[in-house]
Amino acid sequence: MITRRERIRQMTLDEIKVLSWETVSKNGIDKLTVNGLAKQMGMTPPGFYRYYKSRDALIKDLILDAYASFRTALETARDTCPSKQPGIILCRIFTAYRKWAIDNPNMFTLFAGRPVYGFDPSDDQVKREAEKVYTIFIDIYQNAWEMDQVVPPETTDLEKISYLSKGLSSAKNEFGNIPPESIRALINGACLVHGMISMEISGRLEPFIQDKAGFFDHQIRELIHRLGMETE
Amino acid sequence: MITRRERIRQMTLDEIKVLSWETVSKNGIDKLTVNGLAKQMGMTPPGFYRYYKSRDALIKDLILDAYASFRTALETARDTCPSKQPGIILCRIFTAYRKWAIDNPNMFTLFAGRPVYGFDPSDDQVKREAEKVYTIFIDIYQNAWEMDQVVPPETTDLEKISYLSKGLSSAKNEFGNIPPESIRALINGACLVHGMISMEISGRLEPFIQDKAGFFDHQIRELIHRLGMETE
DNA sequence: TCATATTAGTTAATATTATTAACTAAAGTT
DNA sequence: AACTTTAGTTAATAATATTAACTAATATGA
Repeated sequence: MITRRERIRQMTLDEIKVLSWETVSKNGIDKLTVNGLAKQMGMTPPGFYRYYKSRDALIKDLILDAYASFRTALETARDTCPSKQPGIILCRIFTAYRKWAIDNPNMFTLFAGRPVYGFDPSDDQVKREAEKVYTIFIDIYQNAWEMDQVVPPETTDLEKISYLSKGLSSAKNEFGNIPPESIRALINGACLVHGMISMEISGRLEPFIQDKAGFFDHQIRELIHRLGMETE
Repeated sequence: MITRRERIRQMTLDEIKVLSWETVSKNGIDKLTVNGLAKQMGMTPPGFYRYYKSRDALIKDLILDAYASFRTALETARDTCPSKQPGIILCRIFTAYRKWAIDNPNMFTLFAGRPVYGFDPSDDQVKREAEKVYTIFIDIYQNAWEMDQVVPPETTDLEKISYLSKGLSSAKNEFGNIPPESIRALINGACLVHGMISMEISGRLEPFIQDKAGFFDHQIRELIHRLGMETE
């Protein structure tokens, strides 16, 4: 049974989250202070510690929230896709990926960039969130592969891709039975997408690319073709 | 003429740089404090302000140094390359790129990741440093192109790459007369390389890639082939 | 309903940050 | 020898996170 106190407590916790998210979104993580937050809430700074052990604990929570929000955006793009073609679904997901990052650059860099001091990216909860995101992409490819909707990649000399973690390089690995060359291409694609978005957010595409959305769209289509899928 | 005072002052400035670099390399930018630095130098905190207007001014200087050190590493790789083949040179440069970043992850994220608070990436000095780095890659490709050492890229429908900044999309642009499709491929490659290194540094390749150097090497060779060059 | 326990907040205090102002003493200049 | 510049000092301010000790309201069990 949920008591009145618990309800109010939850509202306060929510308020902290909402205000923190606003501050970080608008002004970046460095502007998120316990003092400022408490003032916004009409309370004295030590009151905050009834709700979080420390500022770092709040930041960790925020990062997990951001991760979840990001993942939900990808899942929604996937689940609302009118087509069932894997290439088209992937294209939509990548577009949602970029949109979320561009709409929430400060939140994106929070979990995808240089780790915030006091935040441990090897934390189990964080790892689990990251895994859920990978899974989205891998599942699509894996399904497509098993339903023969992918043009198999050129099988490179297996010697060359011995850099994959053990378990991934075997014929029947934890990602089903897609070949190592596919895994390689998927990871390569993940790096490309991450790189494009990081470069855009940090302003390094500015001098060269006029229409970033158009650029991104072209690159992911090329990528998806390279992965052996159609985009229309 | 250089006076004794100027000499000593320069030594102090150097000491600040060396100690700061050490601290940032070892513990990250957040651990670089004026107080800590002054203590290491056996001086009281306000003494620092005889040498830098503020902590942020020091950080900006550090970032410019890091940029320059990074660029020098790339230039050295280029200039000491025994071969004159552009693909082989590029391969060496990319390898030096990764090596510098992996050896100096904290410095790398300082100028290549989420901007440090109080640091303005649109600053002219910073832009100039960034440009010098771009130039290294563009020059190699441009030279190779003009000496017919590149397999010309498939000329994609020009409509598709109208996202390039004006001036870059014209046939004879500021990068010589390399076609827009080449510029597209170069930027795409820059994003891929940046993405791979960011992912490695932030530990996100860990679950999948056992031998990161091997992975990187394979990917940049594929990239260079896609750019129309040979790697051996 | 009353006594007790829990909880959400307070005020007061500490230690650390960056930074400014005012001063001192040494070094360099005329 | 007198004056100026410079490198440092001490003292002070404002902001940070956080802890300890206290208070007052809320919830619970007898």
